[in-house]
Amino acid sequence: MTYEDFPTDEQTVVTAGLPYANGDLHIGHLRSYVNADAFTRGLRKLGQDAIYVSGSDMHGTPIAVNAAEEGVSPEEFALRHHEQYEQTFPKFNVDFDQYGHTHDETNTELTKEFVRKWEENGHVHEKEINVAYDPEADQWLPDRYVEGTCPYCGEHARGDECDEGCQRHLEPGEIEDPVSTLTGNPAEYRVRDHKFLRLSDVQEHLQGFINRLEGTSNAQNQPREWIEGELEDFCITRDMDWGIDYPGEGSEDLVLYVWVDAPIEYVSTTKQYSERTGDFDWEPVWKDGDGHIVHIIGRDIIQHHTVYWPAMLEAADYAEPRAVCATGFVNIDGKGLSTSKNRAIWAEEYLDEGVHPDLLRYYMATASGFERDVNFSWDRFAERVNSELADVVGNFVYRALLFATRNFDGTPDADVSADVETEIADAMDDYEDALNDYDLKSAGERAVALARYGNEYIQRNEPWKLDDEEAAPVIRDCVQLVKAVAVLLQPFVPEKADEIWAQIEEDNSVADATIGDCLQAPPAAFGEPEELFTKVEDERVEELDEKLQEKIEAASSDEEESEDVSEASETELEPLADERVSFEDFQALDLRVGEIEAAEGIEGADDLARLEVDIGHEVRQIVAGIKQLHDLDELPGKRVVIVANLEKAELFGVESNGMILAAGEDADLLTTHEDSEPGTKIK
RNA sequence: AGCGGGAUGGGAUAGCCAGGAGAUUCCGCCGGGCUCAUAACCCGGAGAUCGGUGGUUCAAAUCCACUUCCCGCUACCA
Repeated sequence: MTYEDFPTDEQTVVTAGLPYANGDLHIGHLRSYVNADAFTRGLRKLGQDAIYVSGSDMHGTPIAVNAAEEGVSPEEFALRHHEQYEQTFPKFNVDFDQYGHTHDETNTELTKEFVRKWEENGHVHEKEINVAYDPEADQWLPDRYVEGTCPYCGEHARGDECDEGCQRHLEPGEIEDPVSTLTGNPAEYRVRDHKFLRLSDVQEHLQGFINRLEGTSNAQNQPREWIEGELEDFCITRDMDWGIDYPGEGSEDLVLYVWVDAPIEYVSTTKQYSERTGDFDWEPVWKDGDGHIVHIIGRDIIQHHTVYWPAMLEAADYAEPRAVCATGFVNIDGKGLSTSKNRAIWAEEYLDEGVHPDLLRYYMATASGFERDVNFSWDRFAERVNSELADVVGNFVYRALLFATRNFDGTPDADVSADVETEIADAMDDYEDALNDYDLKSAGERAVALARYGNEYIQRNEPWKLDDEEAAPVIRDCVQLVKAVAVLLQPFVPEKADEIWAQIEEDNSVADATIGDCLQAPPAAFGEPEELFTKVEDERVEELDEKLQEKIEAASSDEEESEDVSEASETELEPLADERVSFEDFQALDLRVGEIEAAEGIEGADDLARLEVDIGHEVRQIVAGIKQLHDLDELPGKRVVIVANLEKAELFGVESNGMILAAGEDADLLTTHEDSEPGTKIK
């Protein structure tokens, strides 16, 4: 494309999406951080000067809400998670060159600088908007402090996002029928001045940017719809205490929206790294475009990194990212990961099981394409790491080095054959190409393929049948292959690569080796190796899987129990309506006895079922929200009461022609006492 | 229905953007070899008309149109 291939002479900063300091890390998070870490290490293997930075995302409404629930300050709450993240990442060999958090001084100052620059450049304007206000709590209600109805699709939604319906980002003031989440009372809208970044100012830039952007195709395609269309202004302030104060007069009671200061942390950590080490220039990279910026994120925050963030950068005269790589999600046993249902493997849990972190790293980087969802099951995990890492890599390294030490006390004195040299050189080329395509799977598998070649090679030459003089060149080749495998595999399994490096008694760190070292001679003398990988045995897999299933079941029964409790306490009867209707009004309802003939769930809907109901004159199709509440197979034959003249509606694309009457939250279906025929009028 | 993603030998996965030889690799299966090595490794074999239909093309898993089916979207989950 428009960019020079890696390695380049300029410096590169790789970032991972900021973890939100609001909960524990699980393997879903780990996928991003491991991949970004491996990618950075991979770039270094090519000889690229690259650093890897990220930080904890400390601000925002959810943290304020959750901290309040716990009765601690938001800062204390967020810092606690931040510290936990800092401790956890190294355990997975995720080594940030700099890891900060958005509440520190560097980020606070730099964020204010961004805003001042936007103002200077004339991209900020003030606009009166409606902000939800809780009169009882005497408080503004930003984002998730308010819930209501989505103006676009009519679903129940949170203040900042239509989470249950159309998934749109909602600007303040958009949500209808606002209700305070603090008190449960209806909120009122009050007019309030807020600051907006005018995205339309940089629309043209964004349109060019998206065409220059490298990375995964989902990141390149998903935002097109927005960027090509009319860009709405981005509200950058909130009525809250927790956050970075808006710099400027008359706005002291406003803080910046969390998505303003969060991505700026990428710059802040780069700056901190530069200042701490003195061997990186953050300004040329971030301000002048004299360098490369690669963002690695989860696919849920593509919009922020391909629309808002590049707009923020451009509006402040900063450089644009070279690439955005968005990973797919991680599924557990084929189903979506869910923290609330405890369908998750937590980082701590994995470590407690004593399975080597490098195994997870390899699996996460190579189990599927970067932007594809990856399915995690212990079964699949074990199959892959056992056969590829233990059987192919581990076995080759061990047999080759053992042979070398037993017969030659190290690397035999011989030249590397042309065949092996070519094979290694090919692997180096493929590896470089893969990384330039942001294709970690190919890069990782290429390293394993080299070990597989080693197994073929040793098998084909059968050095055990040769005398030492004849075997020497063969083993020389094998040791070279071992060294090359260690170098190429290091970004994926850094600790294990260290072990190989130690086994062949190399002096320098394998982390500092580049792919060029694949063809450099290994030390002449080294001692007997040890087995590199321990397999995850079948019994262990069963055990791990059982634990996981039990955990998920326990969580779902807990949930049911707690739901039961909450429902029990809510069984207060609704108050009787005061207003009376006339007999005529009542007569306007055409109520009929019906008999259900067929019932089936509507695909894609959680609660809706499609019913066919015989009402004497005809069979009606009626949609009812009872999928969860009744066994659909048992409904045919049941007699029900329906409203026959209700206006038609379309739900999930299915027409509903009438309404089934049911009592209460459990949808207890109304029926007749005797056996009136279908179609009988009810009066 | 909307948004996003998918459909490739028994299972899993690559290739699709930049159409072209035998469609990749892993697991499993069948047969053989080796015994230096973690019951591992190596060789050979069976097994896919690449969801369907139509189109473009000398040529389509790959491009276009239509279509069927599947998955995620009650969580702050990357």
